Amino acid sequence: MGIAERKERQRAELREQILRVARDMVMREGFAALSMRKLADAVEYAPATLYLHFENRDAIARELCVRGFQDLLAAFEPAAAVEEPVERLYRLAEAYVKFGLEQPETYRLIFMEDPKLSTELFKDAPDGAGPRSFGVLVKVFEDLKAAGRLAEEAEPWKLAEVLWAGVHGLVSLRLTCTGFKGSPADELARLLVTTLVNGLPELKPARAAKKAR
Amino acid sequence: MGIAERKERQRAELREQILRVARDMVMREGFAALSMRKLADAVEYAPATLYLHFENRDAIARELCVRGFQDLLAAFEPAAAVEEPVERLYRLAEAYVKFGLEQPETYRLIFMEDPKLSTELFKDAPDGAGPRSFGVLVKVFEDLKAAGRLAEEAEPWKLAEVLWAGVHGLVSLRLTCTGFKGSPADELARLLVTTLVNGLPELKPARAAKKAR
DNA sequence: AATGGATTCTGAACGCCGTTCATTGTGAAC
DNA sequence: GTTCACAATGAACGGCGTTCAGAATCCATT
Repeated sequence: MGIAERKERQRAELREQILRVARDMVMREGFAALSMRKLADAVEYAPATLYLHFENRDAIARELCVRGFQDLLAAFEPAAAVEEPVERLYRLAEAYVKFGLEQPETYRLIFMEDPKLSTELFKDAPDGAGPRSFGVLVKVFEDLKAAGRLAEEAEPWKLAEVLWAGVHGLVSLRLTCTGFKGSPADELARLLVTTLVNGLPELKPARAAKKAR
Repeated sequence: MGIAERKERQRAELREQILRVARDMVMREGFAALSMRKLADAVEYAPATLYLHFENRDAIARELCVRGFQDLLAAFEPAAAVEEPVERLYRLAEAYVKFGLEQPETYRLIFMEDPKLSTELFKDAPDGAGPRSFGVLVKVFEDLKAAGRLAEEAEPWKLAEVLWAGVHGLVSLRLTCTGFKGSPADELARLLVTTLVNGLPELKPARAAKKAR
């Protein structure tokens, strides 16, 4: 029964092609410029055909969100593999900022558009891409704590939240307040990590870690 | 020649009414839900009439941006008046987060929508609302430095950028990633300031400042 | 090979949107 | 009373997301 399989394959292929073209459009002109009509034109189908593969425009955006997030996760991998926790922090922050600045429209789509587009990244499922990547950040601080380099009261989860907010702030401000001419983002990211790390109450070789950069 | 004045007054009044209604719409349903037609309906004029007072929809948004920013600036005032720099930092961060969470749609409009809407807040003019409010943050670190509580190498401007990115990150992540259930934002804001402050290399009574909260 | 039925696709339409412009109405100035 | 400036409008243009009845295509059955 190879026919049914072929049909299924073709169906999946078209779906994939739609997503590819949509991704290109978003990355080139932003999510707002993604229109079902232009998208249909680009894949050479009638607009109505798109609705056989996606519930609506938001469904396409959600899919792009998920994939964009996977890209972010992939960009994290080398940094996440670093052994030394402090160095890992610097590398993670650097990777995050780099991703955001190099793929601004993807970043906007994931973290700055309608909440509806990114909810499923963080909703419930503890094994979703969102929680997993956030877990990478939490783990850094847990490792620090396990190594006895953090105070007893230190809460890895909260510290991870603060770090995430910091790098997200750096990226998103740069994407929106383009008129504001600030220092280079990667430089600020290092400063953020430095102050954060040196500020952790019981981090013993704080000064050394900073000087290492 | 009171007639010309009356006409001018009425003209300004209508303009103001349009902005009032537009502001309500944005605050209630977000910027995306602000349509020229609904706005015209609400003020009981034809859509075309709006264009006698504003170049286009973006012009209205820009005006709302400026006013929203002034509100933010006003929300800063009590905190900015605090003498002690560290305490001032905590208060400023607290005020910023509070504003963002209480007026989410206004905050989105200013800091998370199209860069075109907020450029004029930060463009060129060093006496604009943007640079002035950022200056409040810079001043905190300058005061710290002047009091000899910061290292020679410390750069107030960059530290202010990091702090701003931090609080902006806290607010904007909460507005967009609603699925992610994190710790209370005000708590994280305090943690951010604490780590930032305690991490400043030569801040003498660092531990004391932290315990003061 | 012909027929029937399921699936894929589309054209046309609906109701929105921002924006423009020729036209109308109104009130002040002469 | 007439003229003139200007506020205000209705109607239109092109674009948008989305829906749906019908056309076209393809496969399995006879």
